[in-house]
Amino acid sequence: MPIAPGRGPLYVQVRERLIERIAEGLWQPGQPLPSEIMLAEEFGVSQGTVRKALDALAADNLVVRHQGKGTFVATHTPQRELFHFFHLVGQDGAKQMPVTRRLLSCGQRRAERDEAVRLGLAANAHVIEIKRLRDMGGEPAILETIVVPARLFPGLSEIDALPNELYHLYEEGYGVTIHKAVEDIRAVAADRQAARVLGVDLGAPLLAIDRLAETLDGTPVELRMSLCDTRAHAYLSEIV
Amino acid sequence: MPIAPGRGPLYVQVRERLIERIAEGLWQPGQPLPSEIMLAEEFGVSQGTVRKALDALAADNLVVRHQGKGTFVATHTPQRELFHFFHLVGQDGAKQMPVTRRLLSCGQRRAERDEAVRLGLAANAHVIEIKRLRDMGGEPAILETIVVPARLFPGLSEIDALPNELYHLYEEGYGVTIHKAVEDIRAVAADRQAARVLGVDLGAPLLAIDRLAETLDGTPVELRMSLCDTRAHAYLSEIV
DNA sequence: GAGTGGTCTAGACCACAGA
DNA sequence: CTGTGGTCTAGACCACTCT
Repeated sequence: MPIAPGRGPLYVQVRERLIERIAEGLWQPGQPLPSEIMLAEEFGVSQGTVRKALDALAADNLVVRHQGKGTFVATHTPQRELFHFFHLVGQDGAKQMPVTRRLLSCGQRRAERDEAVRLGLAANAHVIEIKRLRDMGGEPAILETIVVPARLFPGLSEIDALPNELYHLYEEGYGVTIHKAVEDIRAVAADRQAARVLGVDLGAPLLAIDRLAETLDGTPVELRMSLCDTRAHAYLSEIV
Repeated sequence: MPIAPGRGPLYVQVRERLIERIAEGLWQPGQPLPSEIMLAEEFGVSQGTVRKALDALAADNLVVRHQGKGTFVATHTPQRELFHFFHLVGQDGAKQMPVTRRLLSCGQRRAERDEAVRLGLAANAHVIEIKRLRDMGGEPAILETIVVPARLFPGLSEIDALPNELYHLYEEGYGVTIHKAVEDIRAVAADRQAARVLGVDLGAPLLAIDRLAETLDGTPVELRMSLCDTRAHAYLSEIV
């Protein structure tokens, strides 16, 4: 389908059409897009215009380009998840992979009111809640509570061995690709459960990271509250 | 000076040459760069190559481009400072300008050992320390301690009325442009001074934001520790 | 060798700002 | 009207991957 004139710059329109197709799953994560020449023919624009659209998608981490091979829809590798979506670092500033020490609970329940609102669900919709304790450098450091809509992840609560990095599982097992997230960070006092599992005093200061993650089309799909002991680690934010 | 061949892509070399000139102050903040055509002639490349270099600089917030007017070295307006370097938001997610309620102290002293290391100073170099209490929405919310090398900011400690946004003053008054910053975020317990001025209990959880800010050439020039009451506000981190 | 993305050029035309 | 950046094209050549 060639692109109609008069709706703003061509490369922006091409970019939007490509985003639509990726969002609707026409090209799956890890799969190649058609070549620049093919896309240029299809849209009735020059190769340079397609290139500009694809470069913009690459800058937004939507696709990955490989010289000599092609352009591929971005996937959630553990590396990408660690460097892009995980921000706790040790004293030396180096990132470490957080390791699940213990699965505290995992099951289905009704959504709380604010959960339903933030996830865009009906008031009494079912959600799956996963609670787990994660280590950093061999010591317990993060108490993590994850809430997702049950409808999007059938059977998730029955999986015995949840992987360390859930976003890869979301993508491979359920066709849900996390694209962006917003984190609200606060300091809170440790409650009884947090104090017990993290090995800190009741009322000790903890970092509370409240994340809402969305797919490419803006649908919110995951709530994640992380309570972190920041005596040995810190949340790193780079402002460029 | 035309660009020599064989050192990688031309537009990268052009970009680096332009960064050098901006860093050394050849073009001051707010001033226009030569036009694309002029730069292309000088470097002996095509206009398209210069354009690609300038677009990259614009993406890094180093220059601002205005159709019909020209390309200008980026400046620190209060807006930019608020949206780019300040991350506390209210319950509704809206940013508010923090207002200085009280200047607690301001003076010169010797650098602590870790301050000297992080700022790249000699062990006994002089630094200026500014301590102030800032409001968010009319309530005290941030206890801020700023440490800068005295050599770079002569007379800063004698200014009566420090502005709300220091980075604009650094740029205008001292020719120091902050370009990037790294923030380490932790949860800490309120000490006596913090508890008193912020109006919280002794030991209450506070967010501690430890910022090291650098100029374009990578010289560290400011240490800033912010202790924040996050009962009414949160640190916002967007992951795209 | 064929196909891919990466770089570079030259030129046309458009949109906008300012004298 | 001139000069600026913004868009779009067509084509050349390079670097890389795979067969």
